[in-house]
Amino acid sequence: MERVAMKVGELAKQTGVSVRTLHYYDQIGLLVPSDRTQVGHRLYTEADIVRLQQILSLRQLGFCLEEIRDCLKQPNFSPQNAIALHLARLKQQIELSTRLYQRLEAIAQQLQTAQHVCIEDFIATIEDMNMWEKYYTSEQLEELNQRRQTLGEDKIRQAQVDWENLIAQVRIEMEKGTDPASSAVQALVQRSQELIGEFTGGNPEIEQSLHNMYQQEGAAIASRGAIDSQLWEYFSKAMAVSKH
Amino acid sequence: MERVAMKVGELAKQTGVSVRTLHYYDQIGLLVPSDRTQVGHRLYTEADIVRLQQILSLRQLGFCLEEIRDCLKQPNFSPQNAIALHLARLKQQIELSTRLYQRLEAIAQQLQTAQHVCIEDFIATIEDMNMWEKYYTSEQLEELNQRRQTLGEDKIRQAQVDWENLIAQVRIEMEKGTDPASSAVQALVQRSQELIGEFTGGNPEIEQSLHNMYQQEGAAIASRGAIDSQLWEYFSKAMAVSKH
DNA sequence: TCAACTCTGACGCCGCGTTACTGTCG
DNA sequence: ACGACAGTAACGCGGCGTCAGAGTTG
Repeated sequence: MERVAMKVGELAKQTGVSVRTLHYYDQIGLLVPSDRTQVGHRLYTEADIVRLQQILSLRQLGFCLEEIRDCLKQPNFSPQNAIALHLARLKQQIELSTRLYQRLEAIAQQLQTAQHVCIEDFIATIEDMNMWEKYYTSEQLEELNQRRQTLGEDKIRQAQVDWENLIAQVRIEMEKGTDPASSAVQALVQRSQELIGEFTGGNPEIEQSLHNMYQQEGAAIASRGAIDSQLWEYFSKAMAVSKH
Repeated sequence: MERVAMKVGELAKQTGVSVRTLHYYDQIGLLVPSDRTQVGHRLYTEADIVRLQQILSLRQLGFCLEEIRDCLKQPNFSPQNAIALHLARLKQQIELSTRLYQRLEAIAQQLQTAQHVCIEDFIATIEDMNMWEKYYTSEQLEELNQRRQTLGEDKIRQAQVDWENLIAQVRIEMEKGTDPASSAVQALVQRSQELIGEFTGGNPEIEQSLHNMYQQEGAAIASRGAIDSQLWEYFSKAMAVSKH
Protein backbone atom coordinates (compact mmCIF):
# COMPACT_ATOMS: atom_id res chain seq x y z
CA MET A 1 0.00 0.00 0.00
CA GLU A 2 2.83 2.40 -0.63
CA ARG A 3 1.29 3.66 -3.82
CA VAL A 4 1.77 7.39 -3.82
CA ALA A 5 0.28 8.35 -7.15
CA MET A 6 -1.72 6.93 -10.00
CA LYS A 7 -2.33 7.76 -13.64
CA VAL A 8 -5.61 8.75 -15.21
CA GLY A 9 -6.65 5.31 -16.38
CA GLU A 10 -6.29 3.77 -12.99
CA LEU A 11 -8.08 6.60 -11.23
CA ALA A 12 -10.82 6.39 -13.81
CA LYS A 13 -11.27 2.70 -13.16
CA GLN A 14 -11.31 3.12 -9.40
CA THR A 15 -13.80 5.96 -9.33
CA GLY A 16 -15.92 5.08 -12.31
CA VAL A 17 -15.49 8.39 -14.08
CA SER A 18 -14.16 8.54 -17.62
CA VAL A 19 -10.64 9.54 -18.59
CA ARG A 20 -12.12 12.28 -20.68
CA THR A 21 -13.88 13.69 -17.65
CA LEU A 22 -10.63 13.77 -15.70
CA HIS A 23 -8.95 15.53 -18.60
CA TYR A 24 -11.78 18.01 -18.67
CA TYR A 25 -11.66 18.66 -14.95
CA ASP A 26 -7.96 19.32 -15.32
CA GLN A 27 -8.57 21.64 -18.22
CA ILE A 28 -11.13 23.79 -16.41
CA GLY A 29 -9.00 23.80 -13.27
CA LEU A 30 -11.44 21.81 -11.18
CA LEU A 31 -9.11 18.92 -10.46
CA VAL A 32 -5.51 19.57 -11.44
CA PRO A 33 -3.30 16.58 -10.65
CA SER A 34 -0.57 17.40 -8.17
CA ASP A 35 2.13 15.84 -10.26
CA ARG A 36 3.19 14.94 -13.74
CA THR A 37 5.74 12.45 -14.96
CA GLN A 38 8.70 13.73 -16.91
CA VAL A 39 6.89 13.11 -20.20
CA GLY A 40 3.75 14.81 -18.97
CA HIS A 41 1.53 11.97 -17.83
CA ARG A 42 -0.86 13.05 -15.06
CA LEU A 43 -0.15 11.73 -11.57
CA TYR A 44 -2.93 11.88 -9.01
CA THR A 45 -2.04 11.79 -5.31
CA GLU A 46 -4.27 10.71 -2.45
CA ALA A 47 -5.26 14.30 -1.85
CA ASP A 48 -6.40 14.49 -5.46
CA ILE A 49 -8.51 11.40 -4.98
CA VAL A 50 -10.16 12.91 -1.94
CA ARG A 51 -10.89 16.05 -3.90
CA LEU A 52 -12.36 13.99 -6.72
CA GLN A 53 -14.65 12.24 -4.29
CA GLN A 54 -15.78 15.59 -3.02
CA ILE A 55 -16.41 16.76 -6.54
CA LEU A 56 -18.44 13.66 -7.33
CA SER A 57 -20.48 14.07 -4.18
CA LEU A 58 -21.35 17.64 -4.99
CA ARG A 59 -22.02 16.77 -8.61
CA GLN A 60 -24.43 14.12 -7.44
CA LEU A 61 -26.43 16.84 -5.73
CA GLY A 62 -26.85 18.57 -9.04
CA PHE A 63 -24.41 21.43 -8.60
CA CYS A 64 -22.74 22.63 -11.76
CA LEU A 65 -18.97 22.38 -11.99
CA GLU A 66 -18.42 26.07 -11.43
CA GLU A 67 -20.42 26.00 -8.22
CA ILE A 68 -18.43 23.00 -7.11
CA ARG A 69 -15.19 24.83 -7.77
CA ASP A 70 -16.39 27.79 -5.76
CA CYS A 71 -17.48 25.53 -2.94
CA LEU A 72 -14.12 23.83 -2.73
CA LYS A 73 -12.28 27.15 -2.80
CA GLN A 74 -13.64 28.18 0.61
CA PRO A 75 -12.09 25.72 3.02
CA ASN A 76 -13.89 26.70 6.21
CA PHE A 77 -17.35 27.74 5.17
CA SER A 78 -19.93 25.58 3.63
CA PRO A 79 -22.09 27.43 1.12
CA GLN A 80 -25.44 27.45 2.83
CA ASN A 81 -26.48 30.08 0.34
CA ALA A 82 -25.63 27.80 -2.53
CA ILE A 83 -27.73 25.06 -1.02
CA ALA A 84 -30.69 27.33 -0.47
CA LEU A 85 -30.40 28.64 -4.00
CA HIS A 86 -30.12 25.16 -5.39
CA LEU A 87 -33.11 24.05 -3.38
CA ALA A 88 -35.16 26.87 -4.80
CA ARG A 89 -34.16 26.03 -8.34
CA LEU A 90 -34.93 22.38 -7.84
CA LYS A 91 -38.30 23.19 -6.36
CA GLN A 92 -39.21 25.37 -9.27
CA GLN A 93 -38.08 22.74 -11.72
CA ILE A 94 -40.08 20.05 -9.98
CA GLU A 95 -43.18 22.18 -9.98
CA LEU A 96 -42.76 22.93 -13.64
CA SER A 97 -42.20 19.32 -14.54
CA THR A 98 -45.11 18.21 -12.43
CA ARG A 99 -47.46 20.62 -14.12
CA LEU A 100 -46.19 19.49 -17.49
CA TYR A 101 -46.76 15.91 -16.50
CA GLN A 102 -50.30 16.58 -15.40
CA ARG A 103 -51.03 18.38 -18.63
CA LEU A 104 -49.61 15.64 -20.77
CA GLU A 105 -51.52 13.07 -18.80
CA ALA A 106 -54.75 14.97 -19.29
CA ILE A 107 -54.06 15.30 -22.97
CA ALA A 108 -53.30 11.62 -23.29
CA GLN A 109 -56.56 10.91 -21.53
CA GLN A 110 -58.49 13.17 -23.84
CA LEU A 111 -56.94 11.62 -26.90
CA GLN A 112 -57.82 8.14 -25.75
CA THR A 113 -61.52 8.93 -25.82
CA ALA A 114 -61.31 10.10 -29.40
CA GLN A 115 -60.81 7.59 -32.17
CA HIS A 116 -59.32 9.44 -35.13
CA VAL A 117 -56.67 11.78 -33.86
CA CYS A 118 -54.93 14.01 -36.34
CA ILE A 119 -52.35 16.58 -35.39
CA GLU A 120 -54.84 19.37 -35.72
CA ASP A 121 -56.96 17.80 -32.99
CA PHE A 122 -53.87 17.20 -30.92
CA ILE A 123 -52.70 20.79 -31.15
CA ALA A 124 -56.22 22.02 -30.59
CA THR A 125 -56.33 20.03 -27.37
CA ILE A 126 -53.12 21.60 -26.21
CA GLU A 127 -54.19 25.12 -27.01
CA ASP A 128 -57.46 24.33 -25.39
CA MET A 129 -55.66 23.51 -22.19
CA ASN A 130 -53.58 26.64 -22.46
CA MET A 131 -56.76 28.65 -22.62
CA TRP A 132 -58.27 26.86 -19.66
CA GLU A 133 -55.21 27.41 -17.54
CA LYS A 134 -55.51 31.06 -18.39
CA TYR A 135 -58.98 31.43 -16.95
CA TYR A 136 -59.27 28.79 -14.27
CA THR A 137 -57.19 28.54 -11.14
CA SER A 138 -55.41 25.26 -10.54
CA GLU A 139 -57.88 24.49 -7.76
CA GLN A 140 -60.79 24.96 -10.10
CA LEU A 141 -59.19 22.73 -12.72
CA GLU A 142 -58.61 20.15 -10.05
CA GLU A 143 -62.25 20.33 -9.05
CA LEU A 144 -63.36 19.92 -12.65
CA ASN A 145 -61.05 16.97 -13.04
CA GLN A 146 -62.44 15.39 -9.90
CA ARG A 147 -65.99 15.71 -11.15
CA ARG A 148 -64.97 14.24 -14.48
CA GLN A 149 -63.60 11.19 -12.80
CA THR A 150 -66.58 10.68 -10.55
CA LEU A 151 -69.00 11.14 -13.44
CA GLY A 152 -67.29 8.64 -15.71
CA GLU A 153 -66.63 8.58 -19.43
CA ASP A 154 -70.17 7.77 -20.52
CA LYS A 155 -71.73 10.71 -18.73
CA ILE A 156 -69.15 13.05 -20.16
CA ARG A 157 -69.79 11.85 -23.66
CA GLN A 158 -73.52 12.12 -23.10
CA ALA A 159 -73.08 15.72 -21.96
CA GLN A 160 -71.12 16.52 -25.09
CA VAL A 161 -73.85 15.04 -27.26
CA ASP A 162 -76.45 17.00 -25.32
CA TRP A 163 -74.56 20.19 -25.98
CA GLU A 164 -74.28 19.49 -29.67
CA ASN A 165 -77.97 18.81 -29.91
CA LEU A 166 -78.82 21.95 -28.00
CA ILE A 167 -76.64 24.11 -30.21
CA ALA A 168 -78.10 22.52 -33.32
CA GLN A 169 -81.62 23.30 -32.13
CA VAL A 170 -80.73 26.90 -31.38
CA ARG A 171 -79.24 27.21 -34.83
CA ILE A 172 -82.43 25.91 -36.39
CA GLU A 173 -84.50 28.48 -34.53
CA MET A 174 -82.13 31.23 -35.53
CA GLU A 175 -82.29 30.24 -39.17
CA LYS A 176 -86.06 30.06 -38.98
CA GLY A 177 -85.96 33.63 -37.69
CA THR A 178 -87.69 32.76 -34.41
CA ASP A 179 -87.90 35.56 -31.87
CA PRO A 180 -85.23 35.04 -29.16
CA ALA A 181 -87.87 35.87 -26.60
CA SER A 182 -90.20 33.12 -27.82
CA SER A 183 -91.02 30.31 -25.47
CA ALA A 184 -89.32 27.75 -27.76
CA VAL A 185 -85.96 29.53 -27.57
CA GLN A 186 -86.39 30.33 -23.91
CA ALA A 187 -86.82 26.63 -23.24
CA LEU A 188 -83.49 26.04 -24.93
CA VAL A 189 -81.90 28.74 -22.77
CA GLN A 190 -83.33 27.00 -19.75
CA ARG A 191 -81.83 23.72 -20.93
CA SER A 192 -78.43 25.36 -21.44
CA GLN A 193 -78.51 26.66 -17.87
CA GLU A 194 -79.03 23.12 -16.69
CA LEU A 195 -76.13 21.82 -18.71
CA ILE A 196 -73.88 24.61 -17.51
CA GLY A 197 -74.90 23.86 -13.95
CA GLU A 198 -73.93 20.24 -14.54
CA PHE A 199 -70.54 21.39 -15.73
CA THR A 200 -69.84 23.94 -13.01
CA GLY A 201 -71.23 21.70 -10.31
CA GLY A 202 -72.99 24.73 -8.88
CA ASN A 203 -69.67 26.44 -8.14
CA PRO A 204 -70.24 30.15 -8.86
CA GLU A 205 -66.51 30.85 -9.23
CA ILE A 206 -66.17 28.27 -11.95
CA GLU A 207 -69.21 29.75 -13.64
CA GLN A 208 -67.56 33.15 -13.45
CA SER A 209 -64.38 31.76 -15.00
CA LEU A 210 -66.37 30.17 -17.79
CA HIS A 211 -68.08 33.47 -18.39
CA ASN A 212 -64.76 35.32 -18.50
CA MET A 213 -63.39 32.85 -20.99
CA TYR A 214 -66.27 33.36 -23.37
CA GLN A 215 -66.06 37.13 -22.97
CA GLN A 216 -62.34 37.42 -23.50
CA GLU A 217 -61.69 34.78 -26.09
CA GLY A 218 -64.94 35.04 -27.95
CA ALA A 219 -67.44 32.25 -28.29
CA ALA A 220 -65.94 30.81 -31.45
CA ILE A 221 -62.60 30.05 -29.80
CA ALA A 222 -63.95 29.17 -26.38
CA SER A 223 -66.40 26.69 -27.83
CA ARG A 224 -63.82 25.26 -30.21
CA GLY A 225 -65.74 26.41 -33.24
CA ALA A 226 -69.05 24.96 -32.18
CA ILE A 227 -70.58 28.41 -31.81
CA ASP A 228 -69.92 31.09 -34.39
CA SER A 229 -70.29 34.77 -33.66
CA GLN A 230 -73.69 35.05 -35.30
CA LEU A 231 -75.14 32.23 -33.28
CA TRP A 232 -73.57 33.65 -30.15
CA GLU A 233 -75.17 36.98 -30.70
CA TYR A 234 -78.56 35.37 -31.19
CA PHE A 235 -78.20 33.23 -28.10
CA SER A 236 -76.94 36.16 -26.04
CA LYS A 237 -80.14 38.05 -26.82
CA ALA A 238 -82.19 35.08 -25.69
CA MET A 239 -80.22 34.88 -22.45
CA ALA A 240 -80.65 38.60 -21.83
CA VAL A 241 -84.41 38.20 -22.15
CA SER A 242 -84.28 35.27 -19.77
CA LYS A 243 -82.48 37.27 -17.10
CA HIS A 244 -84.87 40.12 -17.45
CA MET B 1 -57.00 42.16 -43.42
CA GLU B 2 -55.66 41.30 -46.84
CA ARG B 3 -52.20 40.67 -45.50
CA VAL B 4 -50.97 37.52 -47.17
CA ALA B 5 -47.46 37.31 -45.79
CA MET B 6 -45.26 38.85 -43.13
CA LYS B 7 -41.55 39.20 -42.51
CA VAL B 8 -39.61 37.74 -39.61
CA GLY B 9 -39.73 40.78 -37.37
CA GLU B 10 -43.46 41.07 -37.52
CA LEU B 11 -44.02 37.38 -36.95
CA ALA B 12 -41.61 37.49 -34.06
CA LYS B 13 -43.53 40.34 -32.47
CA GLN B 14 -46.88 38.66 -32.91
CA THR B 15 -45.85 35.31 -31.54
CA GLY B 16 -43.31 36.37 -28.98
CA VAL B 17 -40.48 34.23 -30.30
CA SER B 18 -37.16 35.79 -31.24
CA VAL B 19 -36.00 36.46 -34.76
CA ARG B 20 -33.01 34.26 -34.10
CA THR B 21 -35.32 31.39 -33.23
CA LEU B 22 -37.19 31.78 -36.49
CA HIS B 23 -33.91 31.83 -38.37
CA TYR B 24 -32.88 28.72 -36.53
CA TYR B 25 -36.15 26.91 -37.26
CA ASP B 26 -35.66 27.75 -40.90
CA GLN B 27 -32.10 26.52 -40.79
CA ILE B 28 -32.98 23.13 -39.34
CA GLY B 29 -35.96 22.78 -41.63
CA LEU B 30 -38.55 22.95 -38.89
CA LEU B 31 -40.31 26.04 -40.17
CA VAL B 32 -39.26 27.06 -43.66
CA PRO B 33 -41.14 30.15 -44.83
CA SER B 34 -43.25 29.51 -47.89
CA ASP B 35 -41.92 32.53 -49.71
CA ARG B 36 -39.04 34.89 -50.05
CA THR B 37 -38.89 38.38 -51.50
CA GLN B 38 -36.70 38.97 -54.49
CA VAL B 39 -33.82 40.04 -52.29
CA GLY B 40 -34.21 37.04 -50.04
CA HIS B 41 -36.27 38.33 -47.13
CA ARG B 42 -38.39 35.60 -45.50
CA LEU B 43 -42.12 35.78 -46.07
CA TYR B 44 -44.38 33.80 -43.77
CA THR B 45 -47.90 32.93 -44.91
CA GLU B 46 -50.88 32.11 -42.74
CA ALA B 47 -50.12 28.43 -43.04
CA ASP B 48 -46.65 29.09 -41.70
CA ILE B 49 -48.13 30.91 -38.73
CA VAL B 50 -50.38 27.98 -37.99
CA ARG B 51 -47.41 25.67 -38.16
CA LEU B 52 -45.46 27.92 -35.82
CA GLN B 53 -48.29 27.84 -33.31
CA GLN B 54 -48.26 24.07 -33.50
CA ILE B 55 -44.52 24.05 -32.96
CA LEU B 56 -44.82 26.32 -29.95
CA SER B 57 -47.56 24.19 -28.47
CA LEU B 58 -45.53 21.04 -28.77
CA ARG B 59 -42.41 22.79 -27.51
CA GLN B 60 -44.37 23.89 -24.47
CA LEU B 61 -44.97 20.25 -23.68
CA GLY B 62 -41.24 19.69 -23.54
CA PHE B 63 -40.73 17.90 -26.83
CA CYS B 64 -37.39 18.49 -28.51
CA LEU B 65 -37.37 20.09 -31.93
CA GLU B 66 -36.63 16.87 -33.73
CA GLU B 67 -39.59 15.15 -32.14
CA ILE B 68 -41.75 18.09 -33.11
CA ARG B 69 -40.57 17.85 -36.70
CA ASP B 70 -41.38 14.15 -36.75
CA CYS B 71 -44.79 14.79 -35.25
CA LEU B 72 -45.69 17.37 -37.83
CA LYS B 73 -44.52 15.12 -40.66
CA GLN B 74 -47.31 12.62 -40.05
CA PRO B 75 -50.47 14.52 -40.89
CA ASN B 76 -53.10 11.96 -39.86
CA PHE B 77 -51.65 10.22 -36.85
CA SER B 78 -50.92 11.76 -33.55
CA PRO B 79 -47.87 10.29 -31.83
CA GLN B 80 -49.41 8.54 -28.89
CA ASN B 81 -46.15 6.68 -28.54
CA ALA B 82 -44.26 9.91 -28.31
CA ILE B 83 -46.57 11.10 -25.57
CA ALA B 84 -46.24 7.91 -23.61
CA LEU B 85 -42.49 8.00 -23.99
CA HIS B 86 -42.37 11.61 -22.97
CA LEU B 87 -44.56 10.93 -19.98
CA ALA B 88 -42.23 8.20 -18.86
CA ARG B 89 -39.20 10.44 -19.19
CA LEU B 90 -40.90 13.23 -17.32
CA LYS B 91 -41.93 10.91 -14.56
CA GLN B 92 -38.42 9.63 -14.16
CA GLN B 93 -37.04 13.13 -14.12
CA ILE B 94 -39.54 14.25 -11.53
CA GLU B 95 -38.73 11.32 -9.31
CA LEU B 96 -35.03 12.00 -9.62
CA SER B 97 -35.42 15.67 -8.87
CA THR B 98 -37.71 14.97 -5.97
CA ARG B 99 -35.22 12.61 -4.40
CA LEU B 100 -32.48 15.14 -4.91
CA TYR B 101 -34.63 17.76 -3.29
CA GLN B 102 -35.34 15.62 -0.28
CA ARG B 103 -31.67 14.82 0.09
CA LEU B 104 -30.64 18.43 -0.12
CA GLU B 105 -33.32 19.39 2.32
CA ALA B 106 -32.14 16.79 4.77
CA ILE B 107 -28.57 17.94 4.38
CA ALA B 108 -29.53 21.53 4.91
CA GLN B 109 -31.36 20.48 8.02
CA GLN B 110 -28.36 18.58 9.33
CA LEU B 111 -26.07 21.47 8.65
CA GLN B 112 -28.31 23.86 10.51
CA THR B 113 -27.90 21.95 13.74
CA ALA B 114 -24.14 22.18 13.49
CA GLN B 115 -22.41 25.47 14.08
CA HIS B 116 -19.04 25.35 12.34
CA VAL B 117 -19.52 23.75 8.97
CA CYS B 118 -16.45 23.19 6.83
CA ILE B 119 -16.51 21.48 3.50
CA GLU B 120 -15.19 18.29 4.97
CA ASP B 121 -18.26 18.08 7.19
CA PHE B 122 -20.46 18.96 4.30
CA ILE B 123 -19.04 16.27 2.05
CA ALA B 124 -19.06 13.82 4.92
CA THR B 125 -22.76 14.48 5.36
CA ILE B 126 -23.39 13.79 1.72
CA GLU B 127 -21.44 10.58 1.68
CA ASP B 128 -23.17 9.68 4.88
CA MET B 129 -26.50 9.97 3.14
CA ASN B 130 -25.23 7.96 0.22
CA MET B 131 -24.35 5.20 2.62
CA TRP B 132 -27.70 5.35 4.33
CA GLU B 133 -29.57 5.15 1.07
CA LYS B 134 -27.53 2.09 0.31
CA TYR B 135 -28.70 0.19 3.37
CA TYR B 136 -32.12 1.56 4.19
CA THR B 137 -35.18 1.42 2.00
CA SER B 138 -36.91 4.69 1.28
CA GLU B 139 -39.74 3.67 3.61
CA GLN B 140 -37.32 3.09 6.43
CA LEU B 141 -35.67 6.44 5.84
CA GLU B 142 -39.07 8.03 5.82
CA GLU B 143 -39.89 6.38 9.12
CA LEU B 144 -36.63 7.58 10.63
CA ASN B 145 -37.32 11.06 9.41
CA GLN B 146 -40.80 10.98 10.90
CA ARG B 147 -39.45 9.97 14.28
CA ARG B 148 -36.82 12.69 14.10
CA GLN B 149 -39.49 15.30 13.60
CA THR B 150 -41.74 14.06 16.35
CA LEU B 151 -38.82 13.82 18.78
CA GLY B 152 -37.58 17.32 18.11
CA GLU B 153 -34.13 18.84 17.89
CA ASP B 154 -33.33 18.78 21.60
CA LYS B 155 -33.99 15.08 22.02
CA ILE B 156 -31.86 14.31 18.98
CA ARG B 157 -28.97 16.33 20.29
CA GLN B 158 -29.36 14.70 23.67
CA ALA B 159 -29.19 11.28 22.05
CA GLN B 160 -26.01 12.25 20.22
CA VAL B 161 -24.44 13.41 23.48
CA ASP B 162 -25.53 10.18 25.15
CA TRP B 163 -23.84 8.19 22.43
CA GLU B 164 -20.63 10.14 22.73
CA ASN B 165 -20.58 9.64 26.48
CA LEU B 166 -21.28 5.96 26.13
CA ILE B 167 -18.49 5.48 23.61
CA ALA B 168 -16.11 7.44 25.79
CA GLN B 169 -16.90 5.26 28.78
CA VAL B 170 -16.38 2.08 26.76
CA ARG B 171 -13.05 3.42 25.58
CA ILE B 172 -12.00 4.09 29.15
CA GLU B 173 -12.83 0.53 30.17
CA MET B 174 -10.95 -0.81 27.16
CA GLU B 175 -7.89 1.23 27.99
CA LYS B 176 -8.08 0.12 31.60
CA GLY B 177 -8.07 -3.45 30.29
CA THR B 178 -11.42 -4.32 31.88
CA ASP B 179 -12.84 -7.71 30.98
CA PRO B 180 -15.60 -7.29 28.37
CA ALA B 181 -17.68 -9.73 30.36
CA SER B 182 -17.44 -7.62 33.50
CA SER B 183 -20.60 -6.15 34.93
CA ALA B 184 -19.35 -2.60 34.32
CA VAL B 185 -18.95 -3.18 30.59
CA GLN B 186 -22.11 -5.24 30.39
CA ALA B 187 -24.01 -2.32 31.87
CA LEU B 188 -22.69 -0.18 29.03
CA VAL B 189 -23.79 -2.79 26.50
CA GLN B 190 -27.21 -2.70 28.10
CA ARG B 191 -27.26 1.07 27.79
CA SER B 192 -26.27 0.87 24.11
CA GLN B 193 -29.15 -1.49 23.43
CA GLU B 194 -31.49 1.09 24.91
CA LEU B 195 -30.08 3.85 22.74
CA ILE B 196 -30.28 1.66 19.63
CA GLY B 197 -33.84 0.85 20.50
CA GLU B 198 -34.58 4.54 20.74
CA PHE B 199 -33.12 4.98 17.28
CA THR B 200 -34.80 2.05 15.58
CA GLY B 201 -38.08 2.69 17.33
CA GLY B 202 -38.33 -1.03 17.92
CA ASN B 203 -38.53 -1.73 14.19
CA PRO B 204 -36.54 -4.95 13.65
CA GLU B 205 -36.03 -4.27 9.94
CA ILE B 206 -34.37 -0.97 10.68
CA GLU B 207 -32.23 -2.71 13.26
CA GLN B 208 -31.26 -5.24 10.63
CA SER B 209 -30.34 -2.48 8.18
CA LEU B 210 -28.23 -0.79 10.84
CA HIS B 211 -26.51 -4.07 11.49
CA ASN B 212 -25.82 -4.62 7.78
CA MET B 213 -24.36 -1.18 7.49
CA TYR B 214 -21.88 -1.76 10.29
CA GLN B 215 -20.98 -5.17 8.90
CA GLN B 216 -20.46 -4.05 5.33
CA GLU B 217 -18.93 -0.66 5.79
CA GLY B 218 -17.02 -1.31 8.98
CA ALA B 219 -17.62 0.48 12.22
CA ALA B 220 -15.18 3.30 11.57
CA ILE B 221 -17.03 4.47 8.48
CA ALA B 222 -20.54 3.68 9.69
CA SER B 223 -20.00 5.61 12.91
CA ARG B 224 -18.30 8.49 11.11
CA GLY B 225 -15.04 7.87 12.88
CA ALA B 226 -16.48 7.76 16.37
CA ILE B 227 -15.64 4.09 16.74
CA ASP B 228 -12.28 2.78 15.56
CA SER B 229 -11.68 -0.86 14.73
CA GLN B 230 -9.99 -1.63 18.02
CA LEU B 231 -12.86 -0.26 20.05
CA TRP B 232 -15.34 -2.03 17.82
CA GLU B 233 -13.64 -5.36 18.39
CA TYR B 234 -13.67 -4.83 22.13
CA PHE B 235 -17.31 -3.84 22.16
CA SER B 236 -18.27 -6.72 19.87
CA LYS B 237 -16.83 -9.15 22.39
CA ALA B 238 -18.89 -7.55 25.12
CA MET B 239 -22.04 -7.79 23.02
CA ALA B 240 -21.34 -11.45 22.23
CA VAL B 241 -21.11 -12.18 25.95
CA SER B 242 -24.35 -10.32 26.51
CA LYS B 243 -26.24 -12.39 23.91
CA HIS B 244 -24.91 -15.57 25.38
C1' DT C 1 8.05 -5.03 -31.73
C1' DC C 2 3.43 -4.83 -30.22
C1' DA C 3 -0.49 -3.74 -27.39
C1' DA C 4 -2.05 -0.83 -24.10
C1' DC C 5 -1.62 3.10 -22.26
C1' DT C 6 -0.79 8.42 -22.36
C1' DC C 7 -0.91 13.11 -24.36
C1' DT C 8 -3.12 17.30 -26.94
C1' DG C 9 -6.44 19.15 -30.07
C1' DA C 10 -10.64 19.42 -32.25
C1' DC C 11 -15.57 18.62 -33.46
C1' DG C 12 -20.33 17.46 -32.01
C1' DC C 13 -24.47 17.75 -29.18
C1' DC C 14 -29.14 21.19 -28.15
C1' DG C 15 -31.52 25.50 -28.62
C1' DC C 16 -30.83 29.16 -29.30
C1' DG C 17 -28.26 34.34 -27.45
C1' DT C 18 -25.12 37.34 -28.99
C1' DT C 19 -22.10 39.83 -31.75
C1' DA C 20 -20.37 41.38 -36.37
C1' DC C 21 -20.71 42.83 -40.87
C1' DT C 22 -23.42 43.67 -45.03
C1' DG C 23 -27.56 44.75 -47.69
C1' DT C 24 -32.56 46.69 -48.24
C1' DC C 25 -36.65 49.52 -47.38
C1' DG C 26 -39.16 53.86 -46.65
C1' DA D 1 -28.51 59.96 -46.34
C1' DC D 2 -30.30 57.79 -42.21
C1' DG D 3 -32.39 54.50 -39.11
C1' DA D 4 -34.93 50.44 -38.75
C1' DC D 5 -35.29 46.54 -40.75
C1' DA D 6 -33.40 42.19 -43.41
C1' DG D 7 -29.62 38.69 -44.51
C1' DT D 8 -25.62 35.25 -43.46
C1' DA D 9 -21.78 33.57 -40.67
C1' DA D 10 -19.64 32.74 -36.59
C1' DC D 11 -18.71 31.83 -31.61
C1' DG D 12 -20.47 30.59 -27.02
C1' DC D 13 -22.81 27.96 -23.36
C1' DG D 14 -22.25 22.84 -20.17
C1' DG D 15 -20.35 18.58 -19.68
C1' DC D 16 -18.49 15.82 -21.54
C1' DG D 17 -18.34 11.64 -25.91
C1' DT D 18 -15.74 10.61 -29.57
C1' DC D 19 -12.41 10.48 -32.92
C1' DA D 20 -7.49 11.56 -34.74
C1' DG D 21 -2.65 11.42 -34.55
C1' DA D 22 1.55 11.14 -32.00
C1' DG D 23 4.33 9.68 -28.11
C1' DT D 24 5.29 6.33 -23.81
C1' DT D 25 5.38 2.28 -21.17
C1' DG D 26 6.06 -2.64 -20.06
